[in-house]
Amino acid sequence: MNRPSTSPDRAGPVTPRGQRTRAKLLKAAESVFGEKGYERASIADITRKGGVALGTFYVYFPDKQSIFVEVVDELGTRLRRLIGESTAGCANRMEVEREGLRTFFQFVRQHPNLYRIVRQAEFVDEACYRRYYDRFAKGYVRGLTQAMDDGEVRRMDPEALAYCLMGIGDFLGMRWILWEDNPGMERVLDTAMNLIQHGLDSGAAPARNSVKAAPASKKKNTLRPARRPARGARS
Amino acid sequence: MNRPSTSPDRAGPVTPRGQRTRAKLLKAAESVFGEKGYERASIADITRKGGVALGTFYVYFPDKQSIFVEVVDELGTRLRRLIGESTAGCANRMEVEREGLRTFFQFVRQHPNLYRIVRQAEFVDEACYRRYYDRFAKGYVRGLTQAMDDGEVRRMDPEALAYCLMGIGDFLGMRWILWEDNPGMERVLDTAMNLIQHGLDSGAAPARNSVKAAPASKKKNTLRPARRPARGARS
Amino acid sequence: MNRPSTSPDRAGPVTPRGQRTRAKLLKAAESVFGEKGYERASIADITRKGGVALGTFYVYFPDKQSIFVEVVDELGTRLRRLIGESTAGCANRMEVEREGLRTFFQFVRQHPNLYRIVRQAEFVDEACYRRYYDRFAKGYVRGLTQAMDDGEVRRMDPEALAYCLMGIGDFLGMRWILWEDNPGMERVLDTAMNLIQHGLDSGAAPARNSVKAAPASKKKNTLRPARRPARGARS
Amino acid sequence: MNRPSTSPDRAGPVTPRGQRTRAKLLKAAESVFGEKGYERASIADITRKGGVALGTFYVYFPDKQSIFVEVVDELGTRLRRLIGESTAGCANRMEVEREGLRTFFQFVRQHPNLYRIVRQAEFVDEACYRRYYDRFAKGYVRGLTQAMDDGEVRRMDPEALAYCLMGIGDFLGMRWILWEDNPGMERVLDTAMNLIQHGLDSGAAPARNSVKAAPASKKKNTLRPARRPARGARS
DNA sequence: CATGAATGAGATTTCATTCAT
DNA sequence: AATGAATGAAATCTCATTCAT
Repeated sequence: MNRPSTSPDRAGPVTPRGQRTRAKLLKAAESVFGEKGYERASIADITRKGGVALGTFYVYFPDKQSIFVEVVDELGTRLRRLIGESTAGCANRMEVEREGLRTFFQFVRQHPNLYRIVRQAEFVDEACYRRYYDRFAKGYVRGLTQAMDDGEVRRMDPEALAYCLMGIGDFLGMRWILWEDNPGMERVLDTAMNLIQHGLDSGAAPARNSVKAAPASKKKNTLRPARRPARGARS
Repeated sequence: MNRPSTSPDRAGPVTPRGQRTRAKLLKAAESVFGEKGYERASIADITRKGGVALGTFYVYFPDKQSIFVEVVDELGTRLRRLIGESTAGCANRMEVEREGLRTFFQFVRQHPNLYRIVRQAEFVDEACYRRYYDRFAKGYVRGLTQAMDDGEVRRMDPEALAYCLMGIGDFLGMRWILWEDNPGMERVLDTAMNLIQHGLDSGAAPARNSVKAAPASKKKNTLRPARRPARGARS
Repeated sequence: MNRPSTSPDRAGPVTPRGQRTRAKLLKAAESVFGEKGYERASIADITRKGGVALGTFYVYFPDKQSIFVEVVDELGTRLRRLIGESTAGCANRMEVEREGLRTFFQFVRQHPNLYRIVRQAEFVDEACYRRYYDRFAKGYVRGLTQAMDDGEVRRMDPEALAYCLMGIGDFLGMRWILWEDNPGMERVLDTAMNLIQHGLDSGAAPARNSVKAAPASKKKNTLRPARRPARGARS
Repeated sequence: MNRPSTSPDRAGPVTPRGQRTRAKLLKAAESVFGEKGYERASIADITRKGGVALGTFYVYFPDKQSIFVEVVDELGTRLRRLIGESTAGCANRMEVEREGLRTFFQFVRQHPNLYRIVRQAEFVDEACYRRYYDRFAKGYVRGLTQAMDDGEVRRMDPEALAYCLMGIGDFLGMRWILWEDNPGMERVLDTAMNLIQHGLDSGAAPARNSVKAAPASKKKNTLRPARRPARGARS
């Protein structure tokens, strides 16, 4: 049912005009897939919204699945980059978590299509679907492992933890942004962070750079952001 | 796009023969929807698998959406009942959490279609989709509120907590049962419980195992504290 | 490009109504394929001419190729049967040849689609195409071998001879029936028989039952017609 | 359905570069038409194989049909020329026949596309299709008439004979070269010549190798060509 | 000459649903 | 209750051809 999901049409368009058309299609596809779902979205919907002729679609993508996969991959990349940037300056893991969640929620608010698109991926191209989460998980694992090494987070299976944290973010975003976007979100985020903080915190050593104005633990504080800015990034 | 999702045709067949046919269709539908997804599943697929003629379908269901909604509702009901039963005898909230997760994972293992079906609901009948999680959440809220009242769990927004816990279960089940079912699951469950326990535990009073403030029931009660090295974690 | 050409939809229609519809489609297909050629003929053309809805086609045939193959096979069978019948009573091989040619020409005159259909088969389903000629060849080989055994025809490779004779018939039919159907056909047939007769005739023994009132060669003469009435049949 | 098939754009490219491009397209077209058939072959296939851009096609040919017709005409011309050359030195009609067949078979072996292309012509441009055979027939008629005049071949309708002989060649080539190219071909050719020889031979006079009943002059070969080089030519 | 993007008509195929039996 | 034939709207995909550069 699922093709191996290769990138479509090696070597995209050559002329700038072609580049533009392709981009128009991708943008249109994102919104159409989000609104109608993969199956109910037709190529005609996409080209109509993109303002090009039906046949033009096939100049750039071999089929509906291809453009969908590309949309998903691109969404994931964008989101991961965003979270990476927003957490780059965080002083400790808990801040990374909170900031990451916050950025994620904001992204969802701006892209309500995200959920509908990603969830459809499960049925369109399983590999693409897994890839989406796997890449996030990799970022988490990296960051969490580091935090464990630093003694900031208790030793646990980092990948399991990653999926727990993704699950939390995912479900909260669904319930409080998609279903009922309201200002109460802040309280929900607090609850989540309360859970996460207690759930992760090693409680042993005062985390350097901790919220409680831990004495600037030299290097880590100053070096890490520079050396490993994407430490908390989920990409 | 989605119909209001009223309970369909609640008259139901009268004769036992009719009952049987209807059940055959529901069972077939569950597996077909799980395997091919809602859109790609055809009524013909369902009747074929059910061993009845195409036209027979419309004797029992007014349309494709109806049977799907019924399948989802029924799956949810079954799962909730199962979890309810399996956690009925638990001594405290943490045990409920662990037992609930375990039961859920087992159910997923036995019904790999669960995810694919429930996730499709988002696109077929949004109300049905929310209902599925809402009902779970209600149960959680009830239990968590009780546990907070008992001082067993820190005070937090119980609904937010509910969605966090569902998210954790959902993502772990997806990753370690759907994607890669293996014996390592036990370790994952431990990690999750580690997170949850520290995340929820009030750390204050020894949890009593019954609403009725039952006296510390030996092992369970007495053991946990010992196993809680981070008991003094910053709150 | 070519599928193995299996018969479509095992177990055709059950009801007589279905039988009729299927037959209507086959008949329509024969004429449409003949008129427009396989590629230019559309399913819609066929159903339109058959007087049924477009979708009905797919109740009986999985695709265009299937119905085409069935048309070809059926045409071949009909023609072979006809030739078999018309040559059943022939007194000797030469008569069989002449009678066979005559019947073939007449068939072509009544089914000008034959050529266009069979020739298309080469591109639609090679196996079906070969099968068409192979079956004819088998009949020829049987008859010619017998005639050689009888001493009526010189010893030669019977299959090669079969294809020579088919080629002669095919090309004459094309040139003098398809391209320019005229009464001069009789003269052409004479020329062909002149060639064939001299080309085959053993010249040695007077063929039994020969045109020249050869003396009744006992058994063969009397028995064969009775025992093997389809001796000259090409099926 | 078919256009009158006029020779297309007989201006032709002027620059040598253009000449080359045009030739590349024709060559590519021959193989593409042969492999995929006219309808399934796309202009893009042709330009791709030819190594030029899609638009370039329309610089040299007004449409798909034109290039196809040109391919067919060119194939016919090449083949006729080849046969003409190979039979130029033949001592008598039978030798011409044998040599012609042999050359034809060899050509088919080297151009397995020939059949597929020529047969498609029937559906693309009927005139072109007939022209292909008519031109061959003309050559035959000339040669056969001469042979009849010479008393070498019995008096028969020469055009009918021509089509018989073409049919023989066509079917043998199809069966023993296209379908199953094997060394047994020689035996098949013998059978065919056996048939043809007896079928044509006047049986009266020993065929003299020259029109003028010249006494068996060994090298007649060398003379005749000069005088009537196209005698055996089918063009 | 050459290019490659753009077009849109048209073909095949699927399938939920209806209906007569 | 059950059947299975019939329907036709809709979707995907192809491709000859045009056109601006």
